[in-house]
Amino acid sequence: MPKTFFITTAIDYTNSPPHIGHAYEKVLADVIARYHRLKGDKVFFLTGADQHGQKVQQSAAKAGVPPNEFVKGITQKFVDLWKQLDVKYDEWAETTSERHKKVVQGILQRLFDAGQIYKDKQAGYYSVRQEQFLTDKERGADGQFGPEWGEIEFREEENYYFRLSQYKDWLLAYLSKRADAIIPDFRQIELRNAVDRLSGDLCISRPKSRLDWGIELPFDKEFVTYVWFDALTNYISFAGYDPKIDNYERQPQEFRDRWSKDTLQIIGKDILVPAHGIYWLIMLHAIGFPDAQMPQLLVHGWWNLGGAKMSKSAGNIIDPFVLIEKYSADALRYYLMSDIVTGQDADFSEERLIERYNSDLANNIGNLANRTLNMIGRYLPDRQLRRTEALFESQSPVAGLLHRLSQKEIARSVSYFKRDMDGFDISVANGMPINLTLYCNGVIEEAAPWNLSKQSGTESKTLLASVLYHIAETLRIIAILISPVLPKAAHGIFDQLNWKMELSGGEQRFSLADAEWGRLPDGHVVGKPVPLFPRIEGT
RNA sequence: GCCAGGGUAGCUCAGCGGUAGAGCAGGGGACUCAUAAGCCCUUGGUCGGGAGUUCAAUUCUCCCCCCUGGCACCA
Repeated sequence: MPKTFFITTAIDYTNSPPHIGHAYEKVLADVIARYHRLKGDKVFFLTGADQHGQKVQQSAAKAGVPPNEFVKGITQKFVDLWKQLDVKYDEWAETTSERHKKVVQGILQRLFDAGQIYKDKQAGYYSVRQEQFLTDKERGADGQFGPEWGEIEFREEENYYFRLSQYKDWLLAYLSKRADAIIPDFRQIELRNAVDRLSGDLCISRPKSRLDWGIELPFDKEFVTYVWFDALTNYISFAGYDPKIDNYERQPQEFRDRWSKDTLQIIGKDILVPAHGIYWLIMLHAIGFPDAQMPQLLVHGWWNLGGAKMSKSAGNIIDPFVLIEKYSADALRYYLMSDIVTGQDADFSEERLIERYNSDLANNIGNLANRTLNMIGRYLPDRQLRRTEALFESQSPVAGLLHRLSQKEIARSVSYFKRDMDGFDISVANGMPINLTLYCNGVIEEAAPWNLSKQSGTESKTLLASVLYHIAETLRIIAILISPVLPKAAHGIFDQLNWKMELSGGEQRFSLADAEWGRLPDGHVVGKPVPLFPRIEGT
């Protein structure tokens, strides 16, 4: 059953424009999605925008435009960013769409009919200014609610509740059954602890008098559903889920092809508990998903700034558009994928971005491509490669070094790359193509083609051709390995090498199956060098 | 307070029982095909602190300190 690889990200809240954290999550998902395409998997990558809710309603009112217009504007900024960042998704989720609304309402109606949703009365302190009920968490050091909440009043309000707590035992059982439900594993422990303490049901509605920018409850038009059943449902509503069918096995083929236990949902650490780890998994269970079809959650960390959290109020938001403009999409993608350990937090630093770009991309990959193509142009007639392995027979010290670029060693590098990518250790996997450039540079230094070219005799000519073939061939494999993170540069290398689709015989330009030594044919004519990564000078 | 994760070279991290490693940054050198890139050599650490187990601890155990996250609680 080679299913589609289904990958999702959190959908972004259209209350304010995107920052670097949004960019990181989507690039991470995009890189994993591209890696799967590289392996030949069919991929369904879903991302989108969360457009309902109180904060949107408030921000729209503040801006003096209707919510739907406000949402359109912000959503466009996200769409623009993904385009500029080469984030290539297969489906775009917008929670205001009709398609989504139908699924949400269908699910709610089904759960309501089954007695899983009930109406109850809530009483408590309510901030008129913030339009929300206050809990003890909001109390200040003196036990009182601070002035930031404005006028406080005691209120009673009726709402609908989902019987969350009755699923607690199921969730605990599921988590103990599946060790890799959450990645990294310490997050699973955290989640487990949180589930242990779970009590009470989940409020899923807001009276329209308080919030009307949302999806109406199908069984009570005085209410809209509040965040959970709206936002979380996107993961299935845009994947072909039929809300009328309560049995996973009878869901449309299209949906079942996509959704499985291997479905990878990428989220930030702030929304594991309780949103995804508790509410979402329980929701799926409640609407009929078997344990064998529970998705896997990949929880990433945050980019901090000088050790401090990035936040709008602190005024230390990093604007991804500015960085792309300044350094290019590939540069930003590379930095975001290489200077963080998946799951951990990292510190964002523009200096580090420049450092990594210059040393890894400009000085290693870019320069290697440049010098190789330049030497081929200078030293080989008509820019034509000659495939020969004669060097292995040679007594030359170059032979020893060249061994690292042999079929066997390349295969070993590719297998390390796969191992690390499969484990989501993107930054470690990035090290493989960089290592290959180091080997290439070592071989070039040892062989010194500029000296060989001055010598006459067939042996030095053969040696020269062999070295350049090996380097060109390794460069081609480097391009494949960097393609998930650096799609533009990978295309650039392929273009300059003149590597054509016909040569691979595959359907995609980049394929891991092509990352095998010796695919460049004898007599292959390469193109001319064009700098891939111009160095970033000064600051 | 409880549950996790972390504290190793200036920076980012690997190692996790046998007298400390990588990349980058810093210093020096030989070369020239190249984006003054690359290559070679090199400076630099009492592996957070203390105690214990062991022939031997960065690596295991215990205590403590600091950072990060989650949860809870008091005022």
